[in-house]
Amino acid sequence: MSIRHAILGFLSWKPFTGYELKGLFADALSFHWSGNSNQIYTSLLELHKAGSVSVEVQQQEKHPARKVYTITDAGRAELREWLLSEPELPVFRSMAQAQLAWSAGLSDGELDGLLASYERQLSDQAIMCRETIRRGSTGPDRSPREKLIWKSINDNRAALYEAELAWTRGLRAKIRKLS
Amino acid sequence: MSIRHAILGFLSWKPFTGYELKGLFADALSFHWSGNSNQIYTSLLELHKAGSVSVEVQQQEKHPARKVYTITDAGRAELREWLLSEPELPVFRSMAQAQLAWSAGLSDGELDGLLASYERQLSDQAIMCRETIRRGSTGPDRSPREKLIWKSINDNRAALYEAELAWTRGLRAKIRKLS
DNA sequence: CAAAGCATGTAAGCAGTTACATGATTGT
DNA sequence: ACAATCATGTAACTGCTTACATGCTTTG
Repeated sequence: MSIRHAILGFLSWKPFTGYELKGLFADALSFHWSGNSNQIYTSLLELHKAGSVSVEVQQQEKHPARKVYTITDAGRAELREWLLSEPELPVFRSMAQAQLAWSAGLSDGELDGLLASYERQLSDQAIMCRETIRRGSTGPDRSPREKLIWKSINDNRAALYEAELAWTRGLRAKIRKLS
Repeated sequence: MSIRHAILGFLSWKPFTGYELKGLFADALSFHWSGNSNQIYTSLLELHKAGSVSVEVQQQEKHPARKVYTITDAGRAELREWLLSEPELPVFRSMAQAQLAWSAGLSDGELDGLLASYERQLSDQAIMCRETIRRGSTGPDRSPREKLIWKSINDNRAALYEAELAWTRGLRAKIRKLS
């Protein structure tokens, strides 16, 4: 329900190969499916079988053949239908919070270590996000509206990590005050 | 990797039946696996087979037999190991944002409708969260530390929905200004 | 000479959701 | 009469991850 639509989304810009899509997914930090190329290839095969994309094989001398995928009218219709469908609530899932929830059996030191570890990871991630945004060029940028939307999505992502980081720091301080 | 640990977490408080666990999951808004009883039952069977929980069947006259599950020492060890394991980064997944990302093909009206729909859902959810928190008693409350942690987790959840809501409203306004 | 990049896939498995299946009791 | 509560499970499917499998070229 999701990586397939995202692939159709990228292909709505222009034709791509599976390898190129892999790079797009990795760069577009708005999407978490980084680096998992396998599903892209299998999804492309499925999309092709379903008639949502067409494929052109380009033989190359020095490299394996490239398979360039192009979205079809059926694929465009599918994409449009998804775009207009009722959006779902976002999912915020944090294993660290689940760990915290049942941390009653941990000592103060162990708990603080857990929080410290979570804090560090969030901090790293937030910095990485901001850095990627600063370097610019995440997104298509074909119209002012599209540019605004992609910038907002990236900012939102960074802001979420920062909010989680601030929350973690606050909680850590409060717990330290308790003991 | 997760619902099993959460079940062990609840069972570390006291023994429960599958049905009671189902209620705990639904109430504890910190967890998103609401209402999905099936996996609880299958997970309990697995945990039992693995020796992490023991089970006592209580026959009843007017109702089906209750299977009361109790955590074993092995289960406690498993729980503790998970609690001390390196926390993962939180996952923020928003299908609505993916829809937005490729909304270039939508008209201004269609896009605004999408945002309005997302905004309403977030608003409902945020209100529900706050209301549940206000009614109190989400969490175990056996020590000041535990109480603080559960309150913080619930607040954090509500705050995330509110942040997403504010983001959506802001984006909607900016887009309106563009056109 | 090793690492990174180019380029494609298959197979197995896990977590989680949805649908299917049953059936009595209690409250409105 | 109808819905909700109590109480348990099985089977199929989807989405995603991990491991496996290949092999050539360019850059440091």
